[in-house]
Amino acid sequence: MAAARTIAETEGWSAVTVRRLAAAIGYSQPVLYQHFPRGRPEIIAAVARSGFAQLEELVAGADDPDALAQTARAYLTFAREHAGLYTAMFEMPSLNRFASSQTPPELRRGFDALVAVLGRGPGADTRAELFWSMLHGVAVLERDRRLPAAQREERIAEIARLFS
Amino acid sequence: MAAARTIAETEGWSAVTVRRLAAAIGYSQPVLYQHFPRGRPEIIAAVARSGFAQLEELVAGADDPDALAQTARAYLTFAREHAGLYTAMFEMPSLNRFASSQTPPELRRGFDALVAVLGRGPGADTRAELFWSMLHGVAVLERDRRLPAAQREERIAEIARLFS
DNA sequence: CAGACGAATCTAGCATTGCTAGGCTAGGGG
DNA sequence: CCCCTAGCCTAGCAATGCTAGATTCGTCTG
Repeated sequence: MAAARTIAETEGWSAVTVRRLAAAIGYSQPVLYQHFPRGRPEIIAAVARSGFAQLEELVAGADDPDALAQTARAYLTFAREHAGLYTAMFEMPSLNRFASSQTPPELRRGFDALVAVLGRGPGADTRAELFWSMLHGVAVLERDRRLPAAQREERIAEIARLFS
Repeated sequence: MAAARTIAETEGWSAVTVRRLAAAIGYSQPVLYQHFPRGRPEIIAAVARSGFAQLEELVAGADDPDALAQTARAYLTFAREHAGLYTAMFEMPSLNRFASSQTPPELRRGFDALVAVLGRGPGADTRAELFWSMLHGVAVLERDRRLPAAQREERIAEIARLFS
């Protein structure tokens, strides 16, 4: 998993081949299939889950006066500095299933942390979902240079204003 | 391009192989490489561009009293009903480059249409960017069942409220 | 202590992928 | 009548994900 993360971060997921991984860890390919019987997709899914766990810690760690801006900044920085990992979490055909009984707990806890930041009250869940959607949208559009990098802080401030 | 769209919409982009496309149009593979010298990625990029053009029309066509909700609903419906196309536009390693001198005009015009919906004034560009980011985030999180489908209309109303 | 067993690993190969080199055929110009 | 170009195809290459079968080695049994 560490090897997959490293290669994906530097050369993209298309460079994460089973042969490459096997060479990186000093074993032959079949060994990978004993630890991950479903093959490459399962490896990617495992990396994605570790990413959700890491992101959850990050989001949960923001309890400031202006928690909204703090959280938004942390989220976007995470997505930018771990672009390959973030891709695996949100944009790879993955084995991770959501809204199902088999949804791994890592995937739920991150959202719960967001709800906590936004506070309770009526419609709090919808607002938390939209806050998350906003952050995700900004993260990927910034990555693809569809949003100008210069106004990053301005965007964060506006997001906090919208949701405050 | 039509064949690629059809196959992608029904079986996903991984089923869109060059051999499959060649068979679908009744020609051999090399013919495809004469029309799209860069191969499969160029075909996907072309499909994506046509998607941007289609999305632009849709967004530009909303001039109601509550244009915000109207636009949001149109955008999300488009993303849902053309999931394969939307994937090509936003989540495929593509040849389309943004924020560059070679950015195809289709990619810019859609954003301009969004700006028009949100109105002018100071900070209008940032607000339009965030509106777009919000819609994109909701679109992909809904697709992955990370957001409950039942509250779709509730979400749209809340988005319109946030940006009004 | 000999032999059997099971876990761990490897070599070698399959089918499929994107892509390309080279050859074939038809139709118009010298 | 010959040649050239445009258009197309057959055949093949390297790389991919994955797997069947063989090999090695330590441990447990009789």
